[in-house]
Amino acid sequence: MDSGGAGDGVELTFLLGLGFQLVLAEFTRRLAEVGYADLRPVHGMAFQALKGRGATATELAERLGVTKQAAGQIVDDLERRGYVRREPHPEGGRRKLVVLTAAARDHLAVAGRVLHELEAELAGSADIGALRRELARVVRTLHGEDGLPPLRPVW
Amino acid sequence: MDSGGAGDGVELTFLLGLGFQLVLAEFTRRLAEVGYADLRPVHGMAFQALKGRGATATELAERLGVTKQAAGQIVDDLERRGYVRREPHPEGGRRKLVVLTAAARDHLAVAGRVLHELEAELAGSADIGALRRELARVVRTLHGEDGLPPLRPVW
DNA sequence: TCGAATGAGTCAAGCTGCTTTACTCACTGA
DNA sequence: TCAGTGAGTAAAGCAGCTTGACTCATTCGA
Repeated sequence: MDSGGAGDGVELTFLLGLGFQLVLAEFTRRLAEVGYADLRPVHGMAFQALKGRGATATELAERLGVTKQAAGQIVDDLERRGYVRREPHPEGGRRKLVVLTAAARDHLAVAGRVLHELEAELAGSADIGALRRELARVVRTLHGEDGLPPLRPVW
Repeated sequence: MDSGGAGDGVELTFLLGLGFQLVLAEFTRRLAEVGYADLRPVHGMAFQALKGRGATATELAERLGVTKQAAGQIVDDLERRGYVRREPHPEGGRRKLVVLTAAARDHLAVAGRVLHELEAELAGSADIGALRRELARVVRTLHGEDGLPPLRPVW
């Protein structure tokens, strides 16, 4: 045993965590290099959740898997920095529609490009199709068929 | 496109995070069920780092990827709850050797069993060998050949 | 032999990102 | 008309780290 390289004899859970951590760290590093050092992964997740028609802070909270207060704080932060705007909600009430600004859409485009470049590079040394397929099976086994749960920013 | 189930059309990074989060959550849930609701993943990592001859708090800090103060706080906590002891270091100095108690060794045994049961169950619906192999390749590509970095408990 | 440097440990304060609690306010509907 | 509902928000609390500053045993060099 211990015949090969990194990963042999290591717990699967540990390997999953390391894979995620290293890919995310490399992604974050590259984004910082092109000027997005001020945005954490959760901000990108928020952009994903808001793209299209936008959402209320409470809807955002559900999609991110946090409390509405936490979502409100994230929106405060992003609004202060010009990535989102709060608009009156078309359906009225106390609701406000949080929508992306052009700055956020730029970030989404750049992040998508960086992500796919990184994946293409990894495809040089790993079978990304197989990795993706087996990960999807694991996720489906543990969470069922109905959509995907929020990816929480903590253990 | 979008031909199958969960995971198609989802970013690889997201899928990695989700896989890790779901496997870790299920592992933690099962451990809590058998009486270890008081131990977080980082405690299991500390036990792994300390098993064998033990280590100083500073060595533990390096292996966990945190400051020595944080490691000291973790050791305080685990000592208070009877999972580790501080012994005088055989090589003297101000050093103290942190060693596991029987309670921690019991936990390591149970956690190992639970982890392998979980992996065996997942093997019913996913090719764990392939998953492990491709993850190891990704890790090696991003971190190189020399060992494995610490798995940090935060994004 | 003395004294500065080294390195482990620890105390205290600070910070971040979340939660909990508690409220305000716009609308709804019996 | 007025209690109920649901979105938003204000404030405090908390966990788990970090940073900064210190003590003290040991070492090593002038």
